[in-house]
Amino acid sequence: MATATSSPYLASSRILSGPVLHSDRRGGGMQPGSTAVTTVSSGYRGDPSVKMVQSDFMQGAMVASNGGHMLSHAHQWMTSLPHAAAAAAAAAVAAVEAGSPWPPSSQPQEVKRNGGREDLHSGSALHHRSPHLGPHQSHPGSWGGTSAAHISITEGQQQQQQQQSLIYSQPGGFTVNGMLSSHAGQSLMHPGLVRGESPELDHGSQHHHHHHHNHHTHLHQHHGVNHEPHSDEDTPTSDDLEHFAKQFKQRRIKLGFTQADVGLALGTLYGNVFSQTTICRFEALQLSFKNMCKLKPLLNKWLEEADSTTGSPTSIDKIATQGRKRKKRTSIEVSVKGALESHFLKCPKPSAQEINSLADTLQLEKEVVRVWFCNRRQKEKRMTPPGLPRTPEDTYSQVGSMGPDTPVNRTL
DNA sequence: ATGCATGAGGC
DNA sequence: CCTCATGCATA
Repeated sequence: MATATSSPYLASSRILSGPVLHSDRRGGGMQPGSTAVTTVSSGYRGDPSVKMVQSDFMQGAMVASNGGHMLSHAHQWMTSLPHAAAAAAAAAVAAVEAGSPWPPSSQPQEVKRNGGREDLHSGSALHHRSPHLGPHQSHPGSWGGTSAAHISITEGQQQQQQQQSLIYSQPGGFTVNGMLSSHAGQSLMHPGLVRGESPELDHGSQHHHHHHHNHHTHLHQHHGVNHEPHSDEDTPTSDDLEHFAKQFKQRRIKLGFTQADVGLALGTLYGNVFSQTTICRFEALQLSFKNMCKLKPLLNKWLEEADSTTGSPTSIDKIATQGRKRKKRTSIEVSVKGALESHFLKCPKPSAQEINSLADTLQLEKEVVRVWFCNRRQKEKRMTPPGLPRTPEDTYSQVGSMGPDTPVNRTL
């Protein structure tokens, strides 16, 4: 590749500076012989010796990321029952309340925005559909169970909740450009991987005991204010989210929009742009409960718009996405990943010291290791259970105006 | 669709 | 340094 990366770190504030200097964070430079291959050797750190040498440290443990048999088996997320999807809808409400990763009616999730309307509709800003059709992409995202599960977040969790990321209203910079960036055509799916993990984060205790079969049969009665299960007003339940996500995807596809299109449209409509990644994760329910709740109203609005404005010409704008150059994605070898996973099972929250050791052993930058753990923990908190055996059927219940040959393609 | 990364907000 | 929300780059 042409390493035209002259400026490794393009900070909006330092683009002017000729010499690009990147302050090394911990001074812990990487040594030649890292197991991780930083795709680019432009010089994120100083010496990106791209070489993958010996990587035989302790990874012998388990290289199986999925077929593995992690001891602790899951429990969380849901116990999918072979029931018709629609069936459980009702029961779910109660069930879910019993115990779900994300409290359907607890947790101070402030999905609320300002009381007024922050979404200034610049006229009817909607985007036009993509010039092509044939979007087929799907994923086993269904976390299938309507019957809930109970996950015991048995931790003294010092979980701090914070909510940031508010709406950054765009100063009406509307650049009318037609989006025709839809591309569709990915045909890569990983087989249904079934892996169990132990979400029992016992930050501190090394021994993990997985005995989480506590059925919290406590029902949280909602205050006098009743909330419709399908109102965008109140906090949706996990089931609502699941259903919505499913529907959303279905509609989106039917309308011929790609996930990226939606993300952009949201930006033009509300000033909040989202990437394909986020839309994807939303559809796959791979976001935190809170995050899902926050996005639902927005996506719902888009749906309405897209629906009503069926094929109306519109302008979409692209906000200036000033970019900061990223450190090239480090690709960690499978063996190393295995080793990391092993450690993660033992200790999800290693101390700085531990991280250092690991980094040293695996010959990875400390930062990389640290980040790996952070990401790992986040993953653990997501909704979508890792590779849930989704039922081929039930994936889509309502097909609106589709012919017999419903192009409902999932899994591809 | 996902892996690694960045950053804001908190302790 | 962590958590959380997000996304570029990738496989």
